[in-house]
Amino acid sequence: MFLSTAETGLDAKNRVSVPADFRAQLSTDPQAAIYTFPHFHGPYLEGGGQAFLDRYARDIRRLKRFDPMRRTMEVAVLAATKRLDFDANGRVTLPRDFIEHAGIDKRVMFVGCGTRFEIWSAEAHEKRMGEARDRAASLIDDPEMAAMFGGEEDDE
Amino acid sequence: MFLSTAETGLDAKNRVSVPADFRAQLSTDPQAAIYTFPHFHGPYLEGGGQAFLDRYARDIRRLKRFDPMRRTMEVAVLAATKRLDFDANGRVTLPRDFIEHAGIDKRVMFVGCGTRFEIWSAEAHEKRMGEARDRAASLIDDPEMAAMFGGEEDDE
DNA sequence: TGTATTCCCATAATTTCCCATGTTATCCCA
DNA sequence: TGGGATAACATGGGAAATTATGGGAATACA
Repeated sequence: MFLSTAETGLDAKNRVSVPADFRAQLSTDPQAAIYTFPHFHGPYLEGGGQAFLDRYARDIRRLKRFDPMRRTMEVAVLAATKRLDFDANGRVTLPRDFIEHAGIDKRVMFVGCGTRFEIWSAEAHEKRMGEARDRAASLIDDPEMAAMFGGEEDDE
Repeated sequence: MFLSTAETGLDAKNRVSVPADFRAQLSTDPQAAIYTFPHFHGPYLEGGGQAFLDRYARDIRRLKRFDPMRRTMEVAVLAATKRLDFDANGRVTLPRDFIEHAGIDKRVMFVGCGTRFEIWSAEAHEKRMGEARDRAASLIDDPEMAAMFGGEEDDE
């Protein structure tokens, strides 16, 4: 599982070190690589290992061959996804358009989200992180919401 | 699996370089070639390796011999398909009518769609890519669609 | 014999590979 | 528990290999 958040730097050749504990998650993959695409929902990249890609590919393959939805997802996901191979030091090279989509300058954030991870420009991530905290804080003050999230007793 | 999108240029002799990672997918094919046809659904070419062609051929063979649909697909797909052989540098020559069908001027896009790929004029592709993204983004907000795409629990 | 296609080589740009180095984290022993 | 040794990690840059592309010569075709 991809956990935690780590910052690494983009160098002059557009390389970033993938955090070591993320790499460790991928050790059983046939390819020493990550699959990544510029997400259609916001200025960040989404990525993961073989399992991550397979999950998308499987969901797409379930749709009929000429289903318009299938076409849409093929273009929005598969056509956008690139396999980024690790070099000997555990780095990958980010394509120029990926960097632009995520608005990355120098500082890159790897954000673990369980089955997948996100890659953000550090600045954008900090902003977004702060907002999520604020929202979470105000949700707790709403009794209805609080009941919904962690309402029953904690289990031992 | 064909992934990602790459741009190459059409030269004065109507040749295009097939992206190296696409060629790598075809390395086990008996022929160093791609099978391509002008798609009946829009201004682009559809193509792939041996497996891609076989899939179409099999679907057609499953139809009854005098099924009108079979006749139609035989002409629209099999008769339209050409085998394009690689030259020593991994290029293929696009037939003139293929170029016209796809409205290609100079810039050519190879679009990986998993089991197959599409060839577009860069201009047309950019337009269509943007539209697909927008659709995909709005799909996330649609509960019915969201259920289909990653609705159930993630499998571990 | 003119036109178009295929084969071959040259070159420029990009990407990959490899080694060096500073920095941080971990381990071990006093 | 402190501190030094060791290993793991992140980063920088040069060299080599791969890739994309342009054009000439040889071959096939009408």
